[in-house]
Amino acid sequence: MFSKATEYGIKAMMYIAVKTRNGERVGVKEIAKNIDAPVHFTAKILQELCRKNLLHSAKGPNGGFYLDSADLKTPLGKIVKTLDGDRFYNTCVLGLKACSHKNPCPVHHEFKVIKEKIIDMLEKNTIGSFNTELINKNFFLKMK
Amino acid sequence: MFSKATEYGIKAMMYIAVKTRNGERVGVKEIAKNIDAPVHFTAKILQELCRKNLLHSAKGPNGGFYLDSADLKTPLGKIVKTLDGDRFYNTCVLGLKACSHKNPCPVHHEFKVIKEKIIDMLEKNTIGSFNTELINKNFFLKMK
DNA sequence: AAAATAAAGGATAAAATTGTCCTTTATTTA
DNA sequence: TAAATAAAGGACAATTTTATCCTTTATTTT
Repeated sequence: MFSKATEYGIKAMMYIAVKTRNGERVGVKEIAKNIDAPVHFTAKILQELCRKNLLHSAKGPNGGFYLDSADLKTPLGKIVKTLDGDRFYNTCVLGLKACSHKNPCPVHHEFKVIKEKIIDMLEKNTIGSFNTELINKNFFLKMK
Repeated sequence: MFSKATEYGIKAMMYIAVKTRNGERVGVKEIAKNIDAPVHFTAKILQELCRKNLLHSAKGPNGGFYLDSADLKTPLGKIVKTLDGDRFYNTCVLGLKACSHKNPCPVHHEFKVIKEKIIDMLEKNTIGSFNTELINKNFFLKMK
């Protein structure tokens, strides 16, 4: 459904959210380890998220990645859009370039409803909204 | 959402369904042209669908691909499973190998509902069920 | 100022997906 | 039986995605 980059990006953001909720910072190695993702690939993704301002970072000793209170309100969908572009939002399930309400592919109408639900979910849930459950270990970002 | 192979596979099956509803056969070149897909790639996909018995073919002059009445009842989901494997059906949105009801990733519960709707749609709609609309040109498999 | 730390950035590699080409096999028609 | 037709199948190429490595830059601590 989403690319690996987006999967890692969402998990990383969730992990950072929990770990830096009181001004701390956290490094890539720890993040990657805890979301079960390759370190360097994760680094590149976080870099991208920083450039796009969904995430912040500080260099040097005691540096690392962190989320400010605005960042915590980032809906999942924004991460998806940032890392996967609009391919999820604006492309036809059957890949038709010009598929639309007036010019529908055979599954257009059926999928419209579903897509709206997914988008709704992606916009409603923010990175910060999973913190409590993650802290209580009701939710997991990594499983062995 | 689905691979190109699956997109082409579904479109090809729909096209064949319409074109061979009275015992005719249709060749790859015509199919590929009408679903706007690369010819050889389409050929490979159709070969695969034949091997898995979702589709039938005949060699030689007047040969080509066709669907028998059983084939017409193939739900879209079966094509997805055949070409994309279970990656859509049995994998976690965040890529967690062991994600489950008891061990949920942060978006597991939210996505469960949505996934069920998608699967429902994929199982309910069959290849043959789009014929009338395609014939009436209310639905399109190709758009310039 | 020097050393250490950690992200930024660029180059490269590996793997997977998508796409092309060519030969073989089966079938039909003349 | 020969020629023509069309799928089957395998080899190969291009592209995209995923992953690794190394150097540079910024910051902190000593």
